[in-house]
Amino acid sequence: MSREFRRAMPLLPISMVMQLTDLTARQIRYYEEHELIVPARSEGNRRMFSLDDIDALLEIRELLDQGINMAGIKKVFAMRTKDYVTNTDIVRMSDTELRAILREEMQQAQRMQKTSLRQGDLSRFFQF
DNA sequence: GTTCTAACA
DNA sequence: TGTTAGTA
Repeated sequence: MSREFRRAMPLLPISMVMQLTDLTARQIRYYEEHELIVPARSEGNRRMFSLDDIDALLEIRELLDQGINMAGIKKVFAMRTKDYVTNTDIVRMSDTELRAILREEMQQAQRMQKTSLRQGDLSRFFQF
């Protein structure tokens, strides 16, 4: 059984997750509503969390402690997904394709910074 | 006893 | 986000 498989295995009830992450049940359910996590469900409709879920929740709390709101956290998670896709396909792309994508990424990064300055969402994150 | 959904003096 | 009500 692989390491990744075990990390994705749904094992923990919400009570354990609350202690591990120091988040309230309300918060944990709220983040699920916003699809920041997608815990499995038992037969009785109980949420079953994996270690990957715990990991995501700990990062959410980290961002929360830095004063970043839901909108900001969503953006960070979205960027992470985008980067993952790009890094996975990057080895099979031609140089011209790569250059085009990098140009787009840079432009979007600039738009993100301008947006942050206006909304204050990710200012701390980029400022560091 | 624990967790779920929905709703709000 | 907290909290409470009525369930499963």
